[in-house]
Amino acid sequence: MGTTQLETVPEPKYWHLKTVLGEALDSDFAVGEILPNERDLAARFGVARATLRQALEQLELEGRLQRRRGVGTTVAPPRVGVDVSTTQHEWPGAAKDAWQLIDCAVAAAPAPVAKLLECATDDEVHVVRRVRVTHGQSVAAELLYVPASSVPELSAIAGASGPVRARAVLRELQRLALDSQDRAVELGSARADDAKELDRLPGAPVLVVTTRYIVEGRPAAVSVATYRADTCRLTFGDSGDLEISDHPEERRAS
Amino acid sequence: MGTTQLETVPEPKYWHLKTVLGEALDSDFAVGEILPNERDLAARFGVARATLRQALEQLELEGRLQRRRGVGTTVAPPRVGVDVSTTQHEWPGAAKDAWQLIDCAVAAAPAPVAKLLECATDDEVHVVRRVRVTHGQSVAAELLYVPASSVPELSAIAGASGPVRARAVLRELQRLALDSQDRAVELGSARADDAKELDRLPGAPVLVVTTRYIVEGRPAAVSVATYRADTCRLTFGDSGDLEISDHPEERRAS
DNA sequence: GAGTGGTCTAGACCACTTA
DNA sequence: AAGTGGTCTAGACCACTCG
Repeated sequence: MGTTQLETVPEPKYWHLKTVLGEALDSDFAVGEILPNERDLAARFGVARATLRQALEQLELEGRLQRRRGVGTTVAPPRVGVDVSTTQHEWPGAAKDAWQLIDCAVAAAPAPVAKLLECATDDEVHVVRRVRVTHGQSVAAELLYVPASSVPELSAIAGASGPVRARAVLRELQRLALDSQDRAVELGSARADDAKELDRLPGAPVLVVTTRYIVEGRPAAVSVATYRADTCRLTFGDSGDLEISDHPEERRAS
Repeated sequence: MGTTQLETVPEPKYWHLKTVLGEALDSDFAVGEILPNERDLAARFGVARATLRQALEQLELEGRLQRRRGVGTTVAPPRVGVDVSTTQHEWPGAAKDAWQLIDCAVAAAPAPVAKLLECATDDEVHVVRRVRVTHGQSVAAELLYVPASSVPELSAIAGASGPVRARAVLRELQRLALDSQDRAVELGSARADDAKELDRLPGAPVLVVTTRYIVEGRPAAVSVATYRADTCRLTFGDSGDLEISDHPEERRAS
């Protein structure tokens, strides 16, 4: 009695639906094309709307579909490759990175961030907000936490606000000698504010990239960047030629 | 008429529920503890079971809960950090990596893989299946695609099967001089076979790590590894000290 | 105002685990 | 056999976009 009684069980409807729809997307639809609405699709497949939606959710999670309230469901373009490699040790804001400064606030470090910074929960940190734009769309929202102690010279211009202040913080950071960084990627769901920046609903799936910048053996800053999981593929260019143009838009099942 | 009419709209019930439950997890529950069942919880919060489930799904996505059919819902341990850094250019199977060989087959390259390998769709490739085990649990399932042309010497032992054959393929690979690799991470959903290896249901969210191994300027192998997104945090140790013990198990809202 | 996707309900039955 | 989470239904109403 092998444990592999493969497929004795009936496949769930939504799973089968997802497969069928996925194949239809490959063969019968072009990128950007609008699908029939959910009520019609459900009727056509003879299932309840909730079941149909379960299949659509999966396909959206996989980056095959894009749904917008009040508009409709469209065939998504292939995921865009976003380079997140640490091109040599580099501070944020250096060189030509595609980040756009939003603003800067001062607050107590949130518990998980404080732990990464190896400082107390109520230590003051500068919080710089940035948004990453690629191919005309916002792909990531970032919060960069910089302990006040990392940029001691900054207090002089404490009066400035918004992007001006954010710029000042980054400028101070770049004066420090960066030892190294460590980094982690995990799945998360967008907080309300991030969701707004990314033009998604709260709870949308995101890839959270946490980066710790080390100076003189101690963490000097922590960045928490949330990338849209539906539209992004994070690339780590260990080799020279990354961002290969594998654009499978003309994928055809034939 | 600013576009930022923040929070005029009522928060969705499931979102509010998720927040409340999340706080309760922080303050009133220990890791591994069993929650009340879904019907009770729904009744207690005065919502339909489907709504309660929407909140639980989010929390499970964020790695805070673990649900098992027939058993119940438990508080999940903090995500385990899994090192996926390319510790210098290294072939799979080299040194002490935590992968476990399952088997090996020969098949035509699937379309997306063929594209990455820059070969034809019907070229024959060896497909090595491996599973990565950490802390006693399976965290990742991998398919390693090796074109027959990359390991020409292998045909001699074509007779072997299963793990033996898999081992032979890896051994041949390690004889090649690895130039570099490029890598991408994206969100996906587990295929049925991967799901079985990972002890999850099909469609479970996974982090897909695609690695391309370059030899003499051309791709010699492609690895597609799917990591459980609920339990894993992928770490890239650019610095010496990775896998920092930031075990936030005693996270308390206080 | 018409049409879309997003939320929510109150049920039902199924597959699985455990005792 | 009892209890759990997983699937599915057939409705309803809401928030949003657009002509």
